[in-house]
Amino acid sequence: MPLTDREIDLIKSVVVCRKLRRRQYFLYEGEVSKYSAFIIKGAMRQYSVNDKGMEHTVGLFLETSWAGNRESFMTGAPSLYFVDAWEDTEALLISRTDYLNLWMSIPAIVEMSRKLTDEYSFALQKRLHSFITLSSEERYFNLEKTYPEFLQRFPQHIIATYLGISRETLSRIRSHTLKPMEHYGTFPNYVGGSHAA
Amino acid sequence: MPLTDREIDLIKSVVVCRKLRRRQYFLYEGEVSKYSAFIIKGAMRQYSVNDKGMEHTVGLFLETSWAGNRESFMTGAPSLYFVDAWEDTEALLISRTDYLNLWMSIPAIVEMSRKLTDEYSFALQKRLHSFITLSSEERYFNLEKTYPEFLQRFPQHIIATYLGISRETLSRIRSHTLKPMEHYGTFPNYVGGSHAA
DNA sequence: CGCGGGTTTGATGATGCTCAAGCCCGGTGG
DNA sequence: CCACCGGGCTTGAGCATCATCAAACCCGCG
Repeated sequence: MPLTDREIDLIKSVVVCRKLRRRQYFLYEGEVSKYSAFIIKGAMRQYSVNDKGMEHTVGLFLETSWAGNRESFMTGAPSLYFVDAWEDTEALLISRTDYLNLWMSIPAIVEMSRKLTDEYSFALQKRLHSFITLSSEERYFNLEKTYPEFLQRFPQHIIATYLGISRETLSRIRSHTLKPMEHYGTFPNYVGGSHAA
Repeated sequence: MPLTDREIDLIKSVVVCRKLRRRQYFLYEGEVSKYSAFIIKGAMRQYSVNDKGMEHTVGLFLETSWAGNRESFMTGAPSLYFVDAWEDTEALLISRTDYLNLWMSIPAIVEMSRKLTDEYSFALQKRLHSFITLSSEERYFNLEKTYPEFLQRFPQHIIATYLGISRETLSRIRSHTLKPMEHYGTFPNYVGGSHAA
């Protein structure tokens, strides 16, 4: 994107690179998000923990995307979610005030930021729609199509909570749809997964 | 919000008031959203229809909120959703190009628009979270607390698809939680709702 | 009176959760 | 080299929740 040298310098002067170790927290529930993180390398997750200790994954983030809690970062409200590094990661951090300053001085930042927010909300919309209209199995296939990288980089039990299902159910969904190839021919009576025409 | 007279005139010059009759479509699936609608009076809904003809409500809108499909409006992509009036409604319409012009000429619009987008995405986030973490019943109570007006203005079968459950299930959820008052005194052993504590 | 939209109720089956084992595999320490 | 451990994945049995189908009900209206 088009930035002048001086703008780039300005950005460099307020951004700081930070390394996070696997499992290291970036933001705690109840804490106010002081920084937003642009991931250079690694994988992060955003999740809530309920009274029974169950984790529910709200967001998964890989390199070249922003992790953190936008709502807390923008409004200053305490975060409802934890954010931590799933893999060892490197990220560029920027504070809210520095962010607002960039906003003032670099027009392209305003535009970029608007686009990001829009795309973020469109993605949310799609994910919400998948919850309203799709079955667990369909949601899984949908994820497989939309973000195949997630399935590579995060373990199944995290993917399960991202899909809003139990790990056992996810395991069964995967095995059902693999079986047809695996024991091809072993069961004479087996006719495949599609009973209901 | 602070606007000069000339800014107000400018806005008035591009906005048009339109009446929609109950059940009248504002936007069809597959169509590009040319206008965004600010509801003055009435109620609108945004929903998808699947291959089996089932409707799934993505959004409900009352007076002083914006209805339409933001994604289609902003990106020019064909809408995945229908938008129609549930009650007779009056709305202020603005076209995308006029909207962008206002954007250019009125700084306060940029700011307002940013806030709206942010709040919209925070609301989406919350609703998504409710789908990941809450049971149907909890989602219903949550809606009752968050948008009680919806329960007044929209019929149950629409609320049901908004919550992602069947109308029958919603009906049962409601009756279960009303019973305690209804047959108050009919069962000698019944001692009221507050056993615990 | 009959009709239509909306809601309720019951019966039944599918789906998915929970609990409890067991498995697989890489890592660590005896 | 093997025994053991922990994290993650799988499998099975039993149960709760929910969708579906079908019927009835309710009520405002022509």
